[in-house]
Amino acid sequence: MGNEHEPNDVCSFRRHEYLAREGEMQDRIYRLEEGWACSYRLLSDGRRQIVSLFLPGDFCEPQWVLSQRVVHPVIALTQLSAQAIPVQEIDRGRAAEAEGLKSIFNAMLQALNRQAEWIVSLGCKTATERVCSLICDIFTRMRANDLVAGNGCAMPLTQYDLADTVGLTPVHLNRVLKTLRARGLIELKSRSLRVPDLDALKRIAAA
Amino acid sequence: MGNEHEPNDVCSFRRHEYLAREGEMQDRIYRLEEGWACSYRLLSDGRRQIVSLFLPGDFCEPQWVLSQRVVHPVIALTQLSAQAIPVQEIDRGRAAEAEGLKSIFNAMLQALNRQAEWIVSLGCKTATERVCSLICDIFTRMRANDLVAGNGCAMPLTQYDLADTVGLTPVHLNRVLKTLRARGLIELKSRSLRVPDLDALKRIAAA
DNA sequence: CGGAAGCTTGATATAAGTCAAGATCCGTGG
DNA sequence: CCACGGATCTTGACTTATATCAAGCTTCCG
Repeated sequence: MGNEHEPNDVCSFRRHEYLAREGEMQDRIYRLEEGWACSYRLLSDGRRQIVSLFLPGDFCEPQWVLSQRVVHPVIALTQLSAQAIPVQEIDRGRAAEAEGLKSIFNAMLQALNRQAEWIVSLGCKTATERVCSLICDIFTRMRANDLVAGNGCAMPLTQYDLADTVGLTPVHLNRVLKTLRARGLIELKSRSLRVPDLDALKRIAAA
Repeated sequence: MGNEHEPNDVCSFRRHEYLAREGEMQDRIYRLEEGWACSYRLLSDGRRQIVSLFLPGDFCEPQWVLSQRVVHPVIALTQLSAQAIPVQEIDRGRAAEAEGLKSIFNAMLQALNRQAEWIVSLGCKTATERVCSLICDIFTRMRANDLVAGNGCAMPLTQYDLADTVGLTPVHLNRVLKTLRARGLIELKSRSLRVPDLDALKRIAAA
């Protein structure tokens, strides 16, 4: 379990540990410091779809400020440390906190727009386009969070995780990665990603 | 164009008319009275994905209260009439309006959750499951908005619209509908939908 | 050092897409 | 009121992208 519940506590979670379970009431949101997390949905026959990814620096899940009910479970995809921020602390109208509320609404909007784009990918893009879209999204977000050095960044997701995000089987995802590597578009090994030419990748991701 | 811009005006739009264009600033949100609308994304080669549907009674788009920038274009799918609500009117802290703000945040949360579920459908469900999921979603929302009589409601979307929502080709969508009709699970003709057994449909939609 | 988790590859199956044509519905102008 | 034409729906034959099944390989942690 994550640590004790104290204001603005730093919690840590082991890989695959729950940050939040479906149906729970969550009276605090997390700000990830190190490590990645995701929310997902499991169908009764075991199919899994990852609904959103949380990278270091991201809020998880901003909408808990509006409703504390957890709709999709959240787990750590890696060893993880996160700051826990009680929602009442945010809700107050104090100036400093108003700033905080603004950034959380902003995170909500971004999540909404990212989800919409993701619907577009899943709804009408090919396997290769989807994979490129996802990599572009991750790379861009990592850069925005100041986590890109040179043209590389961490990428701790397994191919199973990636497959469950882009809606492909692990086998097919692997083949797509293989061709992208062969084309020199990405380097991806030992939990790290390098993108020599982001624009080229964006072009393949389909406008 | 929709009507003049006056507070809480009722606007009307013809089918395929824009309610909002990509990149615009939108200083008012709509509350649909009659008719349906959608937001969508067009890829450069013409592929279209519908990102969300707006039914009578729905707010379109609640997030404009937080950011007025239109990310996805919105068009009328039918002849449409809607109440326009200026966003400043909502933002004020007055008691009556605070109630309004709450219902708009609520609409935002629902949109977020619906989108997440839609990612699940597109990411890991079969064609039949997706179609059933969509029909259940529409029927349930129509019922919540008090627009179901008996077990039927309006359903003015063309099969092209439906196909662009569920991420299938119109041809394949048509075949799926055919088998659902044959199984007695839906009746769908001349812009109207009848669902004799919603639970059966939900079961097929996959938990 | 052993074993599980993760990755890679080949052979084959299948769901959904594409192409093409015809049928039906419906609004509009004569 | 009817006739025409475009939008919408339906169906058939065929193709293709992705899934499935299966096996071997590699990495890395305990």
